[in-house]
Amino acid sequence: MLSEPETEIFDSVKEIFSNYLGEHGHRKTPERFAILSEVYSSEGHFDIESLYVQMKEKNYRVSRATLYNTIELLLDCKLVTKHQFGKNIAHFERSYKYAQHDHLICQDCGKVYEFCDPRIQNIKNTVEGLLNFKVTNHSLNLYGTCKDCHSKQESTNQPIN
Amino acid sequence: MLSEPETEIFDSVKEIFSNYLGEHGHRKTPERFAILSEVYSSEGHFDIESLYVQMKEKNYRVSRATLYNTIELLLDCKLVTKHQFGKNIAHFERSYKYAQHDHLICQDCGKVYEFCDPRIQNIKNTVEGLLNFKVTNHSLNLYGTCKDCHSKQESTNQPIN
DNA sequence: TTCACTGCAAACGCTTTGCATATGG
DNA sequence: CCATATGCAAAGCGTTTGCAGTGAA
Repeated sequence: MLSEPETEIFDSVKEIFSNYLGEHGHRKTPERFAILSEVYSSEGHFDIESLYVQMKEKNYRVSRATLYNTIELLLDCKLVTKHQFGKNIAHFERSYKYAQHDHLICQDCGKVYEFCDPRIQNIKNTVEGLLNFKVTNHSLNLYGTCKDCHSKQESTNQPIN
Repeated sequence: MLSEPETEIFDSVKEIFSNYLGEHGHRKTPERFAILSEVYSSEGHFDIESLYVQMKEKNYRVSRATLYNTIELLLDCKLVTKHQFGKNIAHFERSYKYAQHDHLICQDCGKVYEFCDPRIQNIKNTVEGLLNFKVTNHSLNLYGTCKDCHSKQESTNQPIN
């Protein structure tokens, strides 16, 4: 069962998506809203394949093609953001009412952490002025070893992965 | 013909690579040095396919498998860095005596610009302390519209790409 | 001599595309 | 109605792997 704020959020994103589809002449199909719902049913990162499996397990009849297509729409209306964490696989994340943040990727266990630092905004502003470049978005990933893997390495020296 | 500083640089990286191979029990094959030479023959970004084509055009007998294998070694000994600019294709860049920098990617024309900002180091330091995470490297990409495309859009509103 | 390295081609995994069918407007 | 969206399967494309032959040590 969804908690109150979650329902509230879902109502909002549904409306945003609905408006977006209307304004851009896209059809409001049940599949698109089912995918939006699935994306907003949990908080973490996901990739297309896991979303596909997740929906199949719930007996949704959905195809990968539609997932890719719909994610593209969700990216366009800013309800989802896309990340590449160094591998050739796209990761996605719901972004409505989710504070702007960046990522720490542990190269031993693959876990992804989040952090915020206002100084990134200063960097963007400086670069915009300096190079006359209009910055629309950014991606900052820090790679290294998280505290869990750091302590494990001290005893076993075995990467987990 | 190579200019003086270029030759100097190539002598240095050849030695670094040679030492690295020796210390790690890897063989010093002519292919590996040919690839290193090719990588250090120009300054910009490249991907595996263009490196392959470039070497084929010079009548090197080289395979993609060896390119991937050798790039892995060059990454390991820090003579090359790897980037993902939002697409599912890896970009590489020689990194010896090349100042640490980050990238601006124009989403209209695909051009990649470079910039430096010392504040990124401060962010890394803060996050390391805050989350007890050992940061080994980072990737900061700013996406947007470069000045060339910005002015072109004003007249034609046509993305180039 | 030996075994890591090579080239080649096939396999792999994520993503895109083609096409017949279904359906929102 | 019919243009857009869908599911499915095949194709694309960057990357990885398997294997027989090669050559560095």
